[in-house]
This record gives sequence, C-alpha cells and structure tokens, in this order.
Amino acid sequence: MKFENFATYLKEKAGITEEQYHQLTEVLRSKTVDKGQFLLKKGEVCQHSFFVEKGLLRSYSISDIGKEHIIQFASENWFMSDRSSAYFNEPSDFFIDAIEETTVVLIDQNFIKLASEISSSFREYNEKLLQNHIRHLQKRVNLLLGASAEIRYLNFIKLYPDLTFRVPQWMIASYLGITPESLSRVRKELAKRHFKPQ
Amino acid sequence: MKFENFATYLKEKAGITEEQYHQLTEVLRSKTVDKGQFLLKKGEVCQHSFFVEKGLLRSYSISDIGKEHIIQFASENWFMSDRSSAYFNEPSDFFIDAIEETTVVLIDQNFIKLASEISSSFREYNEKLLQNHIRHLQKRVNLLLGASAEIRYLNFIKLYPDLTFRVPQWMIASYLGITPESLSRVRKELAKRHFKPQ
DNA sequence: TTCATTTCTTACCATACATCAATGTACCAA
DNA sequence: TTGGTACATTGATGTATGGTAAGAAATGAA
Repeated sequence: MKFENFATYLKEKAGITEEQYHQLTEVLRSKTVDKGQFLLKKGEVCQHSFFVEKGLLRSYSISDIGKEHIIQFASENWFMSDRSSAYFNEPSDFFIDAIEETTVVLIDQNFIKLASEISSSFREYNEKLLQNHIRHLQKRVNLLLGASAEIRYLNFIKLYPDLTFRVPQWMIASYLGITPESLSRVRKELAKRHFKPQ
Repeated sequence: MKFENFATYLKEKAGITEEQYHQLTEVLRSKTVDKGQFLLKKGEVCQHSFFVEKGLLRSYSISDIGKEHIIQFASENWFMSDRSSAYFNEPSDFFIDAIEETTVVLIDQNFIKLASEISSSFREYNEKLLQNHIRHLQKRVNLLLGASAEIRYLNFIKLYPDLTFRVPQWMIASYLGITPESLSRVRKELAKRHFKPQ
C-alpha cells in the first residue's frame, strides 16, 4: 500500500473510507529528501502541506542578525506547512528542511478541496486541525511570555518526549528561544536535582 | 440601525447583503459592560465571539505565581473570543474583561452556522479570519523568540498605534512579556534617542 | 477642592540568560 | 588509525531585564 502512514491516518483520524482513499490517492505524489535538504525556502510561496510518512522536519525563520528561530518540528504522522503563505499566496518568511532523511506526502489545495467534497468528516477534521494549531500557538505564546527557560524545557520534553532524543540539543534551544549553552546549563541543573527526562 | 459598526463590517468585509443582514440580526443580542467587568472567566466555557461595537477589551491568563499575561486586545470592529474553548467546548484558561466601558455584539455558533449557510462569502471570510489569527500568532511567537523588549515595543506601536494611547502602559508591558518598569525604561531610552511615537 | 488610588518613573541592586572562548566528545570518512 | 566536523559542556564575564522601594504624576471619588 502506497503511503502506509498516511492511509492509516486518513482512515482513523479523518474518517476516510477505503474506497474514498483510493479515489483520493490516485493523484497523490510523495517526495524523499536527504538530511539538510529544503522543502521550502524563504521567499517562495508554500504550495503544499507535507505529511511526514517517515523522518523529521523543522520549520524556522532567520532573523536580520542571522539567528535561526525554530517554529515547529514534524515527525511521522504530522503535517508541516506554512499555512499563511499557502492560504494567502504570499512569499513565506520560513524555511522547511529535513533533520533526518524524510519522506513526505505532498498535499495541495486540490487534494483538500476534493477530499472536503467527498467527505464531510474530512472537512470537519481539517477545520479541527486549524483550531488545534491556534490552541497550540496560544499556549506557546503564553509560555514565552512568562515561563523561565527551565519551565519551557520541561514543557517541551513533556509534550514531545520522542523529539527530545531525536532532535539535536541546539535545535531544541532554538525552539525554546534560548542559546545552546543555556540549555546545557538548564539540563545540568536538572540533573543535579535528580531529574531524568522520561 | 442596530449595531451600526457590525452592520458595516458584515457588509463590507464579509459580503453580507442588506437583506441577509436583517435576516441574520433578528436573533442577535448585544451587551454593555463597565470598565473592569468580565465577559469570560477562567474555567468557564466560552460561548460567544464578541464583536466590539464600541470600547476596548483584553484577554489574559494568570500564571500560577499570579502574574497576568495579556494575550490580546480588541477595540472597535475586532472580534474577541477564546476560540479553543468555544470550538472544543473546554473550560477556558483565559479571562476577558473591559478596559473601557464596552458594547459587544454576541455571536454564537448558531449565528455562524446560519450566516455560513446563507452566504458563501461569509463562510470564506470566517475561514480567512482563522487563517489570519494563525499568521498573527506565528509572528508573535517569532518576535518573542528573538527580539529585544525595545523591538517588540516598536513593533507594537507600529501595529497598534491607536492602542498605544488607549491602553495603560502596564498592560502593554504585559502583552510584550516585560515588566512595567522595563517598559518605562525602554521608553525613556527611546525618548533620549529622539524617538516619538506618532 | 481634597484625599485616595492607580499608574508611571527612577534609582539601586539582583538575576537569568547571552556571549566568547576553550575543551571535550562522538561520529564519520579517509 | 587519524583527522575532521558537528555538537555539547564548562568557565569567565557582559548585558538585558527583573525586583524592590520610593516618589511623582495622573485619575477618580467625595
């Protein structure tokens, strides 16, 4: 079966039937990129949502003084995209590249439109994804507004225990909005207090 | 005419016709709250989107050590809500109260549903609002990740020149994620360098 | 007006986190 | 094995922002 994870995902989460799946995936393409390769660069209009079949992606911006800020990670069964760029047809501010060799399923607007037409549960699920995205961003803003580096890190490993080990530490630091050195010190402090992740 | 701003807004932005407007607003209620009064408290499920006819609202969370973090302001012609709470039917983490005496139009799920049914342009506009919300939150995360207090403040007064004068300074500080004292110092520093906000 | 309350400013010191530079460690390639 | 590259740790020091406390200024109520 083509796109095994994606198939399971659509059926279990978005309520797509076996039959609908075959109808939908006829036009679907996938793409495999090596570690370090780009799926989107700043200035390009984001044409797809990428469903991660296997591997690990990140999206990030680069500030005017050259600092990377990681916006999001996406491992298996997650979507990665720049929604704003795709929706408003604007050049993206972000880069998307692969942290590991990664296979993605390319989802374009046509797919979404077609799937929404033939399945109302897909349409609802898609709306739910949007709402979830907002909820997630709001929590992140809230943490960035008030919480210390340590609390933000603890929150990260609670939310993404798997990523904690797959993602290089300096990228986690970037996601948290601190330097790699600071994260190293936070971890040292936690270890001293006998905290072990997991 | 009932809800003058809301009428103009629906017609100009959401493509609602005069006739549709009358059909829709028959069931619509408004509410006026004094300065300091609440429209939503933590723990309640948010049942409405509030369209601000006149006045000024804020939404905020209170951390475990009692600190307020302002999530959003809404003045005339803006919506205020806790989307996540409303959509997922979950108790809200946030408070919404009035910074000035404020009149809001109460929008519930029924209104959205009805309006979406009778007007496809309304449905599209509503989706656009969602997407805009995401874009806005993402920019804010990006600023919080990397930018100094000064840059965040300059960005604020550029984005919300009107609010800069209507909102007490300590609330702007809270929105920016710094203390009122720090904001005062940032402003002093800017003044020294001859910067005057509009 | 007067008094009280809230907001803003300022000064001093404390602290979290950044920066810089050196060293350590793991992994990969030749 | 060797060396190289990327990543992580550590120490010394710098800087932005926080905390505290006091007073000034604005606001609001009596």
